[in-house]
Amino acid sequence: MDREATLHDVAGKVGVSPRTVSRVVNDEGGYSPETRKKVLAAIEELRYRPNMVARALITKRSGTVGLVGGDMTDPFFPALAEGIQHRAREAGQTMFFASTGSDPDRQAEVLRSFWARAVDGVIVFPALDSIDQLTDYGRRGLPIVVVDDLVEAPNVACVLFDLPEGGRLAAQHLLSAGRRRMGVISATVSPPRRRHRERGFVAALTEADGDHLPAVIAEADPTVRGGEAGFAELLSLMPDLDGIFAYNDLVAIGAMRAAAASGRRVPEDIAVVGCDDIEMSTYITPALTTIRLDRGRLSNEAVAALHDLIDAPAQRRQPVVLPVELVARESA
Amino acid sequence: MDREATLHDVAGKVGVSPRTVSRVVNDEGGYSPETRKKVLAAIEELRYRPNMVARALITKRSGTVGLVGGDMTDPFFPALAEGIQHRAREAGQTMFFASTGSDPDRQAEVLRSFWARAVDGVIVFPALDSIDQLTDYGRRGLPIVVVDDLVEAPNVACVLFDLPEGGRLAAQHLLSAGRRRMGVISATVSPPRRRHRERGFVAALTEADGDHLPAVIAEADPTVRGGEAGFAELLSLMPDLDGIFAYNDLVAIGAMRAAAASGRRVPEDIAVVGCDDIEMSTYITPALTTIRLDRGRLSNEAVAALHDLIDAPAQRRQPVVLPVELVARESA
DNA sequence: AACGTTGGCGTCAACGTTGACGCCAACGTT
DNA sequence: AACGTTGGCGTCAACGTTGACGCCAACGTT
Repeated sequence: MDREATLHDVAGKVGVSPRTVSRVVNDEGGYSPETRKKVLAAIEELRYRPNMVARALITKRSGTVGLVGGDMTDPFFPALAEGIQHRAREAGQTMFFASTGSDPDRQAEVLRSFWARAVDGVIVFPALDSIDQLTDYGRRGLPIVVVDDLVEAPNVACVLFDLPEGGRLAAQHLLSAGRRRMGVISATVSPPRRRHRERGFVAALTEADGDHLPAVIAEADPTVRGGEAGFAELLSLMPDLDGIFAYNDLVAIGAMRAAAASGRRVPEDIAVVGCDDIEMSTYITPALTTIRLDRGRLSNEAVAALHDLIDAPAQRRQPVVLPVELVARESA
Repeated sequence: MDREATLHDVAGKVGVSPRTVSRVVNDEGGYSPETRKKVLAAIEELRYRPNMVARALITKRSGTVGLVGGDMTDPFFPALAEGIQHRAREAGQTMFFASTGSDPDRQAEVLRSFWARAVDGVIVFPALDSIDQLTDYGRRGLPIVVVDDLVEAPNVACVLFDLPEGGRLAAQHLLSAGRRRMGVISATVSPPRRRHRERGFVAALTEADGDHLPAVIAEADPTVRGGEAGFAELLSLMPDLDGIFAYNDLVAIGAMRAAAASGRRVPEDIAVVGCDDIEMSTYITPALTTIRLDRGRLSNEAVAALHDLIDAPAQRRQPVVLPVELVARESA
C-alpha cells in the first residue's frame, strides 16, 4: 500500500527526465529505441500506470463518457447501456452512468456532476422538457448525443429510431387484421413533442381507407402497472375496443393482463401491439407482437456519433435515423 | 463557450485570495460572514463549479464509485445498479459502470481503468477466479465491496444473500409438494466455491427424511436458452424428473419452456423453483415460484459497506448476510 | 569549412485545487 | 500593561501530468 509509481519514479530509475518517460508512454516519438526499451522495462517493473486525473487536468480530456438514462429498470435500457459501455471501453474510455427518472432537475444535477468531472461527452435519453439544458451544455462545449429527440445546437448530435414508421407499421398490421376500434396507450414521461409513435399510428389510420374509427388515446406510466391502468382508461373511452398500440412492451404486457382479467381474450377480442421488443415479450403468453428497435444498432450509432462530435466539434451533422420493423407473434 | 470560472476568477471578483474562496466552497470556516456572502454571490454570478478533477488530484478523492457487474442484461442487475447509483448520488458521488461478462481479464482491465481514474471505491460482482485480483487491489488501498463471495483482505468487505438458506427453502418447498426426483440447474459462470444455492439444496435433501432420490445436477448458461439446455441435460440424467431448482429465474423460465415443449405440464408433472424474483417471473405463465433476493436491500447494504470502508479503512468487518424468502406462485 | 536541419533529449510553467504554514489585528486574561 | 489566543485571512508548494520551448551533438549539404 505504498504510493503508486509516477512518471518521476520511472524517470529516476532510468536516468531520464519525466518528460521523456511521458513521451514514451504516449508514443509521441522523440526518443531513441534504447531509451524506449529501458523506459518500458522500468514501467513494467514499477507497475507504473498513468494517472488519468493528472492527465485530465491538463489535457481537458478525461477518457470518460457519461450515459444519462431515464430508468435503468426499464428493460429496454440495460442492453443499450451494455452496448454503449462496450464500445466506449473499446475506445479506451470508462463510462459514467446515472439515471434521471425523466426528471429535468435530476438531469441537471447529473449533467453538472458529469461536467465537473470533465467527461469527454455524454449520451442522453432526455428527461421531460430538458432541451434547453442540453442546448446550454452543448454551447458550453460538451459533446452530446441525444437519443430519440431532435435538438439543434452546437455540439449536439441526434440518434433516433424511426418511430413514426413504427406507429404506421402497427396501424397497418392491426388494420389488416380487421381491427376497427383502436386505442393507443401513450406515456406520461413522453412530452407531446416526442410522441412520434402515436403520430405515426394516428396518421396511418387517417390515411387508410375503411370504416375504422379514429384512435382513442390514454396516458400511463411506461410500466406493466401503467399498462393495466391505460387499458382501463381506453376501455372507458371506447368500451368495444378491439386493438391496442402500446407505448412499449411493458405497457403492452400490462394491457394484456388487464384484458385477460376483464375476461377478454388476446388476440381474439383485443389485439395488442407493443414497442421495443424486449426479451420478455418472447416468453410471455401470448407472445407479444411488437415493433422491434435494434438496441445494438442504437448503441453503436450513439457512440460513433459521440466520437465524431468529440473529434470534430462545431461541425453540423444530420440526425441518424434507425429503421424499425414489426415482429408478428401471437398477440396481434 | 469561454473558459469555465475558477477559484481564481471568483477570488479576483471579490478581492480575496483563491484560498479563501476555497474555504467558503468547502465550508471550512475561517472567513467572516460578509466575506462568505460576497464569495457566494460571485460564485453564483460567475456560475463557478469546483473542478473535481483538480480537487481529486490533490485530495486523492474523486467523488466517484465504480460498479463492476457481470452482465447488465441479466434482469437481476438493473434494479441493483439503479439502487447503487441512487445511494451514491445521495452521497454526492458519481458512478462508473462496467461489466465483465464474468471474464477475469476484463475485470482486471476494468479495475485498472477505475483505479487510474482514482475511484474512491468499487462494488464488484466478481468474475470467475478473480479473488486474487480483488485481494491485490484491496492491499493497494482500494476499498472494495464484494457481492456474493467471501474475500478476506484489507479494504475488502463482503455482502451476500443467504443463498444456502435459499437452496434449503427450495428443497423443503419441493419436498413438501411431494416431489421425489429432483434436479438442480447450476450456472457455468458460478465457480464451485460460490455454489451456495446448490449446496443448501443438496444439504436439505440429504438431511430430510423420506424416499426421495439425491439431486442430479446440470450446468448451463444463466439465461433462458441455458435453462432450456439445462432441462434437457437433467432429463438425460433422470428421465422421470419431477422437480427443478434453477440457478436463477431466467434459467427457470427456460426450463419451464423446455418442459412445455416436451409435453410436460408445470407444475403438475414437473415443479420448478427459480431464484432472484425478477419482474418477469410474475408475468410469465405459470407464474414462477422463486427465492426472492431483495435487491433494494443489497444496494443499500453494499453502498453503506463501501462508505464505511472509505471512512474507516483497515478496520476488520463481518460479512453482511441478507435474508432470503421463498415466494410461492404457480410453478411449484 | 561553414551552414542548416533534425533527433533526442531537458527545463519550465501550467492545469485548478488544497494542505501547511505564517502573519497580523483584535480581543480576553492576568 | 504585557501576554496568549484566535479569527481571518494570504502565501507557497504540491498533486502528476503535458505543452511550449530551447539546447546541443551529429549529420548532411553546399
